[in-house]
Amino acid sequence: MTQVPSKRERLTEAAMQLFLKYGFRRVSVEEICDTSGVSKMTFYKYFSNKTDLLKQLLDAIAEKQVRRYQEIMSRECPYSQKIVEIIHMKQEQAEILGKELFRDLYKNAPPDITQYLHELGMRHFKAIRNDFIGAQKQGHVRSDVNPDFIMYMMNHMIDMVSDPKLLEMYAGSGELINELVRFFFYGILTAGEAPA
Amino acid sequence: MTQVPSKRERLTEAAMQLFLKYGFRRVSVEEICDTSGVSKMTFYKYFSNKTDLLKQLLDAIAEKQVRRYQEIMSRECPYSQKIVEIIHMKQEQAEILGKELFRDLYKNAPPDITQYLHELGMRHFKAIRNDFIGAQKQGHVRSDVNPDFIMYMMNHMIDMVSDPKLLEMYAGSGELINELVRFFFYGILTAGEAPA
DNA sequence: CTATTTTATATTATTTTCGTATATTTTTAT
DNA sequence: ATAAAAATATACGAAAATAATATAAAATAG
Repeated sequence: MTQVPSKRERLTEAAMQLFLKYGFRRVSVEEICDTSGVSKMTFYKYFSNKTDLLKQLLDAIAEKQVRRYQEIMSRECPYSQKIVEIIHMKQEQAEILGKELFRDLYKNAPPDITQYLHELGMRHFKAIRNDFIGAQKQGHVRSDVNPDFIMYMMNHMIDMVSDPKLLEMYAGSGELINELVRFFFYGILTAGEAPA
Repeated sequence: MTQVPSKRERLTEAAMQLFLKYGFRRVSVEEICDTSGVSKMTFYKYFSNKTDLLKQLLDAIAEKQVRRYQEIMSRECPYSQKIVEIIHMKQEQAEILGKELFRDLYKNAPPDITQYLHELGMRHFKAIRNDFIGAQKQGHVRSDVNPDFIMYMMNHMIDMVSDPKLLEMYAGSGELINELVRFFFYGILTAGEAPA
């Protein structure tokens, strides 16, 4: 029984560590193998290429995020408070995932990764959309906001994150994301003095 | 009169910044040009290649170090105290120059850079040798220590810094350097209870 | 305006990286 | 212990990235 980390884990760990430090394109497959002490052949047994490995990494991260999101949404507390929690979660994630890596992925990763990030984000945001509709029905959100307008805004937000002109207005993509999310939620929330 | 930084300065600044972040081999000439906003042709006007630029950077750093060394040695205080100052200086430099970059240069830089580091170190250490002989004459250091033995030890110390077997015993090359320097100076110093 | 410098772009040579094939060693199970 | 399976080391050709230079256009200074 192997109590030590598997080859696969060793590879993903080394990759994550290297990606966080240097970004995606600066790290070669051979380097990942060397630092994890696993042969290149074994690498290609588990991953079809470097991009595939990254996708799996992103999957794992996204899954964690979704789980945490659902945990927060299932709490017994006011909707507005949940929203604040979500925003804080996003903030943390932006910090941990590393201002740099995120930016690097949008700039330097192969095009299919960009699309993949897109899809991951979409899935996540669609879950949020459902919760949004629910909250709308319960009167926590303005009833005259069209859910599809929300979707549209969210798609645009994803695009905005990779817009250089917007990005250069902030210290990092994390700050930009926070700004957008904050605008999005607080801008539509029915506060005490909000419109009917 | 150009009050703005010259193209040359822009290049060296960008290079230093990138080298510190990613190491030598991970940074391309084109990248240095892009981040400094200078064309590649201009780069090759000032530097014959990436290695040459690194050499000039190292020169500048080494010069600063020598100046600081001389400043400390010219103070009016006990020799042993000076030595402690020097050690602290080395420590700082190891921190600033970045554990990483130094290691990276020994591992990943082209062979002539390794030799160049060697030579830079030699020049520095020869200056120390003179000061050492002076201190010996003044009775601050054991008089029965052969200065050439010192030189031999110093050369070996330079080699040791790049010895993987030694390196893996420490968290970084900075720690190893400190250990060696500390051993070197304190091991031969005439303390209160030292041998005749 | 002229001369010099800087840039943009293209191009070739070199180096690095990728992904696979093969033979050999190591591990695992029986 | 031995056979089967898995992992490794090595080598290799193809593809991609980078290096370094050449040339013409653009910008800048005197």
